Amino acid sequence: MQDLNSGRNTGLNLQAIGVFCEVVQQRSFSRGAERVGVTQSAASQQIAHLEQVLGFKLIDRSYRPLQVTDEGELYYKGCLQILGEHNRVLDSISRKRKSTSGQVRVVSIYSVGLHTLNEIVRNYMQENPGSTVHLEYYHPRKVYEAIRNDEAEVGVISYPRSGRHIEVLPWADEEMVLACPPGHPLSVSKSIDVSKLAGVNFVGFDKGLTIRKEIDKFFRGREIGVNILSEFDNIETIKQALDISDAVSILPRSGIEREVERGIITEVHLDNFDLVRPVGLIYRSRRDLSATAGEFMRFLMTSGSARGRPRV
Amino acid sequence: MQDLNSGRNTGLNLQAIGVFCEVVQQRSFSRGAERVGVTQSAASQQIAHLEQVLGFKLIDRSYRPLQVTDEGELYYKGCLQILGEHNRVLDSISRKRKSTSGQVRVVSIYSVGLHTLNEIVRNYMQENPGSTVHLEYYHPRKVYEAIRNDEAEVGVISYPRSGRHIEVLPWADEEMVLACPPGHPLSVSKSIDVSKLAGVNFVGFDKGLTIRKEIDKFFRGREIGVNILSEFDNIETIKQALDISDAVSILPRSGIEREVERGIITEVHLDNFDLVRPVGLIYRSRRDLSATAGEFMRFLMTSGSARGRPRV
DNA sequence: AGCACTATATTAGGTTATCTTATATATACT
DNA sequence: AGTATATATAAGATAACCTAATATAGTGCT
Repeated sequence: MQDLNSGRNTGLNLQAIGVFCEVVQQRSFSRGAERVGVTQSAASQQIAHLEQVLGFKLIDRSYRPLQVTDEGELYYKGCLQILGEHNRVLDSISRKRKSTSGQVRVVSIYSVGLHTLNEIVRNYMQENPGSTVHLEYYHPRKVYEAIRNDEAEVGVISYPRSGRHIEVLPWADEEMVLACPPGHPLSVSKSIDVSKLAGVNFVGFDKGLTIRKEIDKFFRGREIGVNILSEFDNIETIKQALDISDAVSILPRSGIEREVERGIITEVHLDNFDLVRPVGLIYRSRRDLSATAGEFMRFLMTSGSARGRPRV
Repeated sequence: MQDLNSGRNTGLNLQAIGVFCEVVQQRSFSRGAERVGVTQSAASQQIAHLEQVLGFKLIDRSYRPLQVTDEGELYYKGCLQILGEHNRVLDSISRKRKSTSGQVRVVSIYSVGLHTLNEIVRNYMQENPGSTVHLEYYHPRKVYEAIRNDEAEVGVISYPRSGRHIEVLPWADEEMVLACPPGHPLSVSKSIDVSKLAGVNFVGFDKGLTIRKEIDKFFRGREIGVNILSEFDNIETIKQALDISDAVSILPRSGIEREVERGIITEVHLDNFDLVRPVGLIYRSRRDLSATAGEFMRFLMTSGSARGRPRV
């Protein structure tokens, strides 16, 4: 069965090339070998093999000290280039790894991010001056994509789904409340029963979003019908739409905190409404997270407890 | 005895790097492996080994088609450079070998070269239009040096000595004749006996040259004393000195042909003088002569027969 | 979710490469 | 020539590496 293994790797390896270069520099097999940390014998064999593969003599051994042939000289110069290039590449890679090791790239959906994440990031960066956090806000689909494509280490998303390459860490369940423009009939009391929403003008999330599906399902279960005026894919726009169309919406409580404080939106608690919006962190499975990324995720988990209902 | 062999070559070899590049290009282990002519298994192992040695993942196998990591991408680019450089070097070497393969560099001592070699070289180049012959004239010591240092393939030298790195091919034995300026007393007859030289004014070769030693030895043996006026290391100068100092010399016959024709020097045969000047070709032992160099040497050997007494 | 299809990893067995040590040979120096 | 040093070669052991066969993992489809 000699045939089957005949294509054996008889190739040039970088160590052999390194030995050759060292031998050329030292003008000596023994010294060159020693410097590279092999025996003289090994060096002799390596270079002999090199010559055999290349098809020409590199070194004329019939001189002391040895004499490098013309071909050997040319090859030597080329090998220096090659080894240098290789080191340069390894260097640039390790430098890149080092430089990015203090970074976390975080992508979040609009609705979570805008309200809380900025602050958390600020706190984190104050506590860890060596680390930097990049934070960007995307459409949910884009968030998954960014994680899958390694454009970010951590994703923050509602109704997180684990997938083939994506792991989920539940973060918080956000309370959902009724958001009304000031002066809206429903905003007179601090809390009302969900059933009161029947027939009301409503601004909702886009049909494609899970949060919308969940709310729809809830309404269907209670046989409550609302009059959906318009649909948007992010909270910011919905909040503005409330004012304009004199409609209400169901939004995560933390998402309207600032507007409530300023009196732009009135928050009404919904009795018998047990829907929450689960928010989770997603990250690529099997990816060796940088130290900073791991730390930031731990930080997020503890900070998360402060808002909504902690999950883990 | 695991320790002793622990420094085993576990280095990167160019084939593995080639496999990696091909796999990256094809975005597939199987296709990449096939293109390089190994099994998919081998490619898988090669790249795994590469990653282990380098210390970072090159390829994310949890995607179909596979995804090259950031590090892998960088490394890939570097490897392309490296492989390209290596090919370029091999290319330039083989081109150089090819371009010089049609060349012979010949070095000769003055005394032989000036008279005959130029013509031989001209003939050779006419017969072999593809080949070029570089011809240079040096001091004997320099001729050996040039051959030893690979600055020339063929050396033409009198009294050739083989040495550690030098092989000899006897070429011709040159007849030695008495050279007189026209009108010199000894030039009246076509030939005279050597003994007639006793006490004559003589221009000789430098003491360091073998030809001088040989002539001295001959004279000592016959108890002939000549009056040496001056010494030179080459025939041309001796020829001029004859005229100036009205002295005679013993020179290779072929070295004064032209001057005899022109009547500048008179040639007298020496009876009972059996000294010849052996001329040989020298070349580096163990050096794989180019085809042209070999051919030219064969050409020289046959041309050599035309002059003096052929030796081989 | 499960199934079929394909791609990659792993295992096992056998061959080759390549290391080491010990020894022989070649080169240089005096 | 003789000695000292440098390189090649030999022999033996082991790691490396390949192939073939098999297991496992990923994708896309119903």
